Amino acid sequence: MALDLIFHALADPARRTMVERLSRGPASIRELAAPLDMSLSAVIQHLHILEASGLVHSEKVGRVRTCHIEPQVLSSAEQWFAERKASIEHSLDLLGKYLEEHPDEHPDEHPDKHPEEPDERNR
Amino acid sequence: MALDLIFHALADPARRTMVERLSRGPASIRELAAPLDMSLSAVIQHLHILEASGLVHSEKVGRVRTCHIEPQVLSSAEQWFAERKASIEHSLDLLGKYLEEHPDEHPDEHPDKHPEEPDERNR
DNA sequence: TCAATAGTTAAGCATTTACTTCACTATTAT
DNA sequence: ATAATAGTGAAGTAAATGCTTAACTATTGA
Repeated sequence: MALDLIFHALADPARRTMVERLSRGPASIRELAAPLDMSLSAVIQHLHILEASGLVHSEKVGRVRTCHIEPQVLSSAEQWFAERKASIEHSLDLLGKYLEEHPDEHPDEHPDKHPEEPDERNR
Repeated sequence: MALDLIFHALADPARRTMVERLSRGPASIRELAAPLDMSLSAVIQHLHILEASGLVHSEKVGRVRTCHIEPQVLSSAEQWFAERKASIEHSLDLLGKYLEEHPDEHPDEHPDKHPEEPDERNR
């Protein structure tokens, strides 16, 4: 699926740096490589992954390859989040309505919202 | 970085299926596993990755662990796209202004927008 | 009490990643 | 013509992934 490739492409910090750079305008491979602490070869491999996802497109003129982002593909990934959020809100709506219609069936609701929250984040 | 873990978590179709399910409401591990063609063990491993990213949280009551999404984390990932799009629009604005101020310096502009576009997508 | 249910961990394994270096091509500048 | 520049591809490697099966614990129902 397309989202597999897109999210995988964006999961790498070097590739996100490249996309962030390209969001500010087209760039050559060397320009993309400049802030990255790795070989040019590695950058080209990252570029291949970005191109395979459709997020980036490039064309070579003379000896320089100019890369640019594909905003539509970026939007298509963004849309997945919008759909999730819509889903979440829908289910919360349903829950709200249910609670309205059954006012007496949950007397022990929220006995204590945050009972000192025993630091679960440092697992 | 947090985005590394979040995008990596979302790059897998099984994990996205799990998140999609959780967007419709909390679920046990078995419920998450139901549509997936893999062992329960594998699903738990995917859950670990989702939890490590912060996208999903879970708690065990009796012998069932109930999982739910963390909408804020979903939003934090979504925001990265919003920032990219803002960046892109900003640079297009600058380009537009530049072209307005220098009307004669690009006479060969768009000689042919799509010269039959020799199928570059089936590389 | 005993069995079914729900979950969990460890170990193993094939595949994929994320690099590296090296050798090499094409283009442009001197 | 030569050298510098820009980019490429192949091969190798260490680590991370995405599973599997098997052994096990804890909870609940009959």
